[in-house]
Amino acid sequence: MTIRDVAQAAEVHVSTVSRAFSAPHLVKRETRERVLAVAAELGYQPNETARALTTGRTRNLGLIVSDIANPFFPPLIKAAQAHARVRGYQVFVADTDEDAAVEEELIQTLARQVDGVILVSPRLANDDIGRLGGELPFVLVNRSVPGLSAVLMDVANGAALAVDHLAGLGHEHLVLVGGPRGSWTSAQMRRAAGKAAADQGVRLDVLGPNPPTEHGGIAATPAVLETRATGVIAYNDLVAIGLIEGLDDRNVHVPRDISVIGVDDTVAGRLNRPRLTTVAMPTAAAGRTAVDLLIQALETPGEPATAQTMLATSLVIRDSTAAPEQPAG
Amino acid sequence: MTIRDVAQAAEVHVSTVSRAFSAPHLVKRETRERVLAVAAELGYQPNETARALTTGRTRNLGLIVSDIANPFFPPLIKAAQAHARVRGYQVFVADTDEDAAVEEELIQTLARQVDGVILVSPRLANDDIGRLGGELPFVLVNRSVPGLSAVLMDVANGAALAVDHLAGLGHEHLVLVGGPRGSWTSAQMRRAAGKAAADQGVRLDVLGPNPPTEHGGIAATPAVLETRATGVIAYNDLVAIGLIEGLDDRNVHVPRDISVIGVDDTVAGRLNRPRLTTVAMPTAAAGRTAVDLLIQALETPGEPATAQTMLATSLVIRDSTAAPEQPAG
DNA sequence: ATGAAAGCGCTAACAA
DNA sequence: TTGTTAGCGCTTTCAT
Repeated sequence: MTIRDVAQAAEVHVSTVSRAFSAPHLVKRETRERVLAVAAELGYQPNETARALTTGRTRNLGLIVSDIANPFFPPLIKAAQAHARVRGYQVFVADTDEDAAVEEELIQTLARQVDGVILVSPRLANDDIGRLGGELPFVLVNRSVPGLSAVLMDVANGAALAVDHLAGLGHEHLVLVGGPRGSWTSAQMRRAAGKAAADQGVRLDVLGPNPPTEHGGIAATPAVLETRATGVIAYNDLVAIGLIEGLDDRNVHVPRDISVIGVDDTVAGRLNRPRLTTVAMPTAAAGRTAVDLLIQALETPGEPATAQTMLATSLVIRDSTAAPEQPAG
Repeated sequence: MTIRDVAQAAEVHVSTVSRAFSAPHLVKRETRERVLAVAAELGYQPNETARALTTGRTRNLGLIVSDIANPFFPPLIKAAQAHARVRGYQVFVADTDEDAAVEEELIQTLARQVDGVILVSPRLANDDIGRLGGELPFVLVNRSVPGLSAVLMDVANGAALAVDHLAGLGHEHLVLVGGPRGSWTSAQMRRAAGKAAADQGVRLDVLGPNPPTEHGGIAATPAVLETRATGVIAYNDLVAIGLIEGLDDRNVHVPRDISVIGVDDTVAGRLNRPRLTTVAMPTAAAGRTAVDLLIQALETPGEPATAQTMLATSLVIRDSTAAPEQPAG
């Protein structure tokens, strides 16, 4: 079923059929209706590949994440896919396994099949991103690079809320368990938590870098205990959960002995016992916004307009935080 | 950078450049090396779209899952992507939101951009799958349709192991909390658990259908309690976790009062407290096998060979199962 | 408002 | 072993 079959059956030229689909206003109403009817009857579907070859546009978007298995990403992916679909685009998801080299390779590979790429929580350095951003339209999520569009989540405020919550509970010595090297989110948290701690007059130690996984949390346990802090802010829910597990193995009880706060508000944190106090991230909104920004960039000819959007976060208080135990005596 | 630029720079005809890339053995070694060197120098990358248009093959595979956020899928997706990539294919993932209609629509949409589709745990009826399977190569995972290739996980044996484990612990009355309508896995579990229970001489009640989510488990709690069974086999880990939560809310303790077994061996089950006893599914292997089957079908001309592969499962015993409490007496 | 014709970048017979 | 040629299915000037 090609455009030619339809043209023949509808007794018009192929270009008229083409227009009926891609520039309907250029064809007389009755002609268009006849063409569309014939096409439907024949079960004709435009060949996207041929279309892409002539137009140079695939109507596909790439979405690169560091780890699909990290529960932070699925809601973002789902939202992006659903949103893009109604706007006539397909989203292709790829996983870098937390590896900056794989990330670059995937961008190069995807570049040939998509019109633009959404890079979520990249591990690549700013310079590399900037260089690649010159080759095709990019939208970043959780990363700010001059000249590129980005959707940011206000994790700085989230970290400040976490510090305030802990300080309000009476904790005087906190520790921040940072995330992976190259993480913008981790850097933001560190800066904001530092300032909030100073404002509150509490001490804040900083640990890291750590892998953003449960195992990273388990591995960080001894270092956390060494600080003798009574309140912990972890890079994300997974790290927080691993930490709670590591503490539990050493008979340190959360929240009785130590309070722990995660970031992301994933299912994992809800399932965990104790239920995790965490900074909720607007992941679905971020996915939709990134798609909007990218499509807008693609469909607006002129300048590659760069836009930064900051999305609000909030603190979800559950069972992993409590007032510090009164020192015996 | 097109094939023509390379041809000109290397002083050969475009077809020679084309061959140097897609049929290297057809071009003399030194010519090929010169062409490749020139291409590398110029930064030439073959245009996949143009290639797809002439060959009729995209080297893209579609992977359709019902819910990316269900932790059962990510390991399968990751394995499939990684495996396909080394074999020269890209995998595009789409999410149906547990909706059979969306599933069909996605298959139709993807059909135009991929060479074949892997359908994981489909919700569509066998007839519909069979019909769509006529239009492009399919590989099913967790579903058996005559005439189509499939990767199956031996959940029947898994369910039997679960029944045996519970019966061995001394439970005499079990209940199976089934999954969604249209789930092959659920049907297999029901059949196998029924047989195993009969063999063991224990009673087995069956509940369902239920959504395959934590909420489905919570909602099933009253019905489970009504059966007065002391051992539960849930459709998957999420349902098991929801059920444990629902029981906890009613002050029914797991495993003291009721034992619960999940299926899938997801992170969620490991994180849950009590840690979940569960049937481990070979998800990564299933992803790789499905990719292999599909690529084999694509690259073997002749008949659409249909192959069924059955992958083994095992029981992981953790903390959500125990001997039933002795009736006070 | 429609038709004619060129061409997107590449592959694949067929020739030489 | 390499060159020639004819498209793949569609869009898009340019005419009419």
